[in-house]
Amino acid sequence: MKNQEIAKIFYEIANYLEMEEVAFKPYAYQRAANTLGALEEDVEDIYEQEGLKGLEKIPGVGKNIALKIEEYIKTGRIKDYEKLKKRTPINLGEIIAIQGMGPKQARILYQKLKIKNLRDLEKAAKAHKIASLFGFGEKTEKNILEGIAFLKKSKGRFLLGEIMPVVEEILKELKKRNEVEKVSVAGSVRRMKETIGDIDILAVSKNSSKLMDFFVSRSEVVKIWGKGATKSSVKVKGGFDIDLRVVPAKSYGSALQYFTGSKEHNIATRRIAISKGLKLNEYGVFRGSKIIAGRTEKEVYKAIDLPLIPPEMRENKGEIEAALEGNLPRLINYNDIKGDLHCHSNWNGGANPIREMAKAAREMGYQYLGISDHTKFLRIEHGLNERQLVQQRKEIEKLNSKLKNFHILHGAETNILNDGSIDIKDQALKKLDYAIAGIHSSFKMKRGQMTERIIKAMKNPHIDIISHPTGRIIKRRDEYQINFEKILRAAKDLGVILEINSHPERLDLKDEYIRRAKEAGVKMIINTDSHHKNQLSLIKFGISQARRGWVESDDIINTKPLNQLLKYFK
DNA sequence: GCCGTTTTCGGCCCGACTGTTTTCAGTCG
Repeated sequence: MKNQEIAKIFYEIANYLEMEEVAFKPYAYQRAANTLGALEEDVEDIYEQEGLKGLEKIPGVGKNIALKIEEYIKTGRIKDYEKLKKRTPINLGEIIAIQGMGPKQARILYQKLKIKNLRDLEKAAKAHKIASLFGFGEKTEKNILEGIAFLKKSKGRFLLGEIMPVVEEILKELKKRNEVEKVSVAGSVRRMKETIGDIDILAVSKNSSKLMDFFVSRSEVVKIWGKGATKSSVKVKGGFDIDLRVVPAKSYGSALQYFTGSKEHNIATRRIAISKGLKLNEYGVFRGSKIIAGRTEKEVYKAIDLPLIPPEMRENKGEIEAALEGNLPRLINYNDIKGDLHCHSNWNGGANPIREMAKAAREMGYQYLGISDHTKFLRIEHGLNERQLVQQRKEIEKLNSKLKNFHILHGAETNILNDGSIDIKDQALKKLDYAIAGIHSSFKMKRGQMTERIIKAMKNPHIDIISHPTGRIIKRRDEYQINFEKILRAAKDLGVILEINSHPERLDLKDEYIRRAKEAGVKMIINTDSHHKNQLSLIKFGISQARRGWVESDDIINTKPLNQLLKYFK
């Protein structure tokens, strides 16, 4: 599917155009990129079936952009985009990835200091050449250096959410092939880590050379790092590497265990094997030279007297000890969620009417859906005021009167203002089925002040849930400064639920905090923060994060049926 | 460059915040 590739180019075109101060076109390209990125159908299919006319039916795509999509499908490139890059030969995406840097500043830096990329930028900032530029200053220079340091931390890693569609696609293709007997993803993808370095795939095959031929000749492959009978390695268009390993069936389980990792977990399991006079490696569990296990992972763990440990827990952070003591948690399952309570409709920033969101939720097998649109402080998202909330309630009641075995709940994602108050009056909050509160402004408060701000919001007698409690955006924005222990105590005392936001860029709470929340006896909820009905499926990333935080079904309130769920709300 | 319609061209989201100015440009959400 080329949708994402084209969307990415359109975003970049928008940035270059913005840099050249072209009016309105950047907005048009951004809009086209947005819809393309969220499109269910493959643009290539649309083009094949209906040609340019079909492409023009996509919202935000007109004659010109349709032509560019056609050009990319036919030639794999877009000439206008290349012209833009040639005119200002800088790595714009890299520079504006720094928080606070935009296309306009990037252009000035190029014109005045010939800065083309992060390396140039870092050098110039360190030599204090930036602070003296007109429009720049000391703080900007400091921000640049901090931003670069932050980017370096997450460099070369990709979001699980960007990687997963690629993994699912390639697994599907491989499973279809006759020469493939078994195939699975391994590595950090299988452990569902929030960011991923590269993709490891493991297969059993009767004809590995045929399989490897296919693997390296797929259309997404841009570079072949290596190709052999048991291992091939390629780089694909998304910019990440995929390794495919072929192992014998008798070693499939041990290879899967070995390549899933983590390295720390493997060191611990091998140590246990040694203590039992055994040897564990990717080929199996051995007593002397005799193989005693290897075909399945379960068999491998059993051979060293351990139960099968879920991949999401394999970090050597206590799971081995828990397994030895028979205390492994029974992790929440991927089909335990009964409804999503953080969803936006087209009453504000969302894409779909409530009716369509509910339909999509129902098709997922949910029993309920909560609509929680932004409230008035967030003008940019057309946040709702008290009066609009009343109107929205009427619509929801009307829809509910027609629904059987499904219920739409009326909530709101209110804003925690700087002083900890809520941007919606208590009178209006009281009428909602539940109320979420979240921070959407002034992220850079001091630790103590920020903690108090959130705790004050939790004390509001109508607030039930705190959304994305730490505010981080993975690879882009650090979490805000809070005393998490204090927040946990307040949540426990006040009966406030903390959200595990499933959006791949947020995954907030993160795994470590989830575990601490569970230990503190704080209840959580897994939501998607969907702004489009397609995003409801992102719930799997929230669940995997919860599993990485050792969470059981009982810790999560939206695993409960409706009547029990409601008991958690004030 | 797209859209919608007043069907041929005007409008396109806009306020808060920051850091830099000395009244505002750029960025963010």
